[in-house]
Amino acid sequence: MEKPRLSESQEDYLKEIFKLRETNKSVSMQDLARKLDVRPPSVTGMIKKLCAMDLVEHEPYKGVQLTETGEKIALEVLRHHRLLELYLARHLNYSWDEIHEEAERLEHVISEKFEAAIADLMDHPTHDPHGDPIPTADLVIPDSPAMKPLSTIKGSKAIVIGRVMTQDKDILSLLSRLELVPGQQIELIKSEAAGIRVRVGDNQYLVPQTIARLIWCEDPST
Amino acid sequence: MEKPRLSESQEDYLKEIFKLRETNKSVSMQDLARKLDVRPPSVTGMIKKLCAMDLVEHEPYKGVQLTETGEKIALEVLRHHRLLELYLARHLNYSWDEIHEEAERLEHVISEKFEAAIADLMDHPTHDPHGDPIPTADLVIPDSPAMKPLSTIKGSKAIVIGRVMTQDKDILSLLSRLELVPGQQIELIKSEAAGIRVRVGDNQYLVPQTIARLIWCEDPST
DNA sequence: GTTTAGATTTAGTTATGACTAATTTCTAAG
DNA sequence: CTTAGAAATTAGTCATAACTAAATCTAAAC
Repeated sequence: MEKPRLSESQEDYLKEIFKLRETNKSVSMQDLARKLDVRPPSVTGMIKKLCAMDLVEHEPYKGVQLTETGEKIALEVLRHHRLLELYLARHLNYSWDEIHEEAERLEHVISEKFEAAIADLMDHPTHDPHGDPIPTADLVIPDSPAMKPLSTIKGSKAIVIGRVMTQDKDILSLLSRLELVPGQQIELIKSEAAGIRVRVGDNQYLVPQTIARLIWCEDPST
Repeated sequence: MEKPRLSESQEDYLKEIFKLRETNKSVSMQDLARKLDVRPPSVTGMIKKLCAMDLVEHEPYKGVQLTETGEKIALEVLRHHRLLELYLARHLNYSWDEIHEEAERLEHVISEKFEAAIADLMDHPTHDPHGDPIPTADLVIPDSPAMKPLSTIKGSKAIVIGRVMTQDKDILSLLSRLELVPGQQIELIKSEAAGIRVRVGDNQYLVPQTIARLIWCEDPST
């Protein structure tokens, strides 16, 4: 089973299937169409091709899933993406909300040499600036601490933000100004109907429910 | 006249026309086909499109040349390429013969932000590792010292290599092992039929004519 | 069990940017 | 002048990856 050369589109399909699989039990054509911003018939067509290449399996009307080879490729793209995000932030002074877009384009064109060079330079990091795990060079996803959404945490006082589940520039820009970023320790003050009141350093904010769902914190119950 | 969005192919055509223009008085369809590694009819087709976009002008059977807008774009791509080459060499430990290929792919996808970031980081360099001038941020080609090919230099003793006119990996790898790189001071010992005998540090080599033509040195007669 | 709304697929189109084969046009040599 | 050979163009094809419109399937509601 040798490694076929894929188009950027094809890599994006594989990556997206992988990411959706982490959340959903099954990945529908529609899910993919939405995420990839194309129409359903385009998805049908591309999935057919990826099937023929043995990169995905497709039970019609039930869902799509990656083969072993397909997953390997998805993980490689994901590794590129997340290493790049961290690299852009650390070494080229990109702000939190700018890294995703740039990495999205670069991930498809950097060589293995480039990947290895930035990984070395950064001492083989395990997580990117959003707290997402970076697959290792041999394509294993490193463990992350147990986490749950800020919106579901009760009563605990001091907790640490582990991951922020969005790539929306406006939200990221806002959160970074409020210092609600991975690694940050925060204190949970009170759950209200509108959201959750937290303390960050000397400041207090009311984090709306919608946003609290995106902020995953290390689970204090473990 | 606003900036249209171009495909990577189109950018490559413009870049290649620009580079050929530096050498040739006129750029033929064939020249382009050779450099871009496509067939002549493909060139005809693409040039027609670029004409329609007002990026090139084409006198049939006489040659192609860039419009002002076309040249701007070519210079931007060239700036990306050369900044990237230097960046890869300086910051990611790429060797001289590896930088071109990687830059060739990256040049089309990096943003203005990326360009500015690496330019800043490197203190706005004027020349890349091959000695090629890097267009400035406002797209002007910086001056280089007067140079001529090593193959044409007579009698002078101590001279400095300014530019190496090839992207051939094997030649670059060889030259870098011999320390025949831009900035290097060398001493010209004797012209022989087969080539030119030079001293580099403690070593002496016979540089074959073919290769001596690629090594441009600062002109000692100026 | 039908029905029907939503998901999916099929059929057919478009744009890009290559290609080959065949033809036309230019130029320079005789 | 004429004409051979090189350069360029035209005409028509292919692959990729999107699209719309229309048909079809599935599963849940009744």
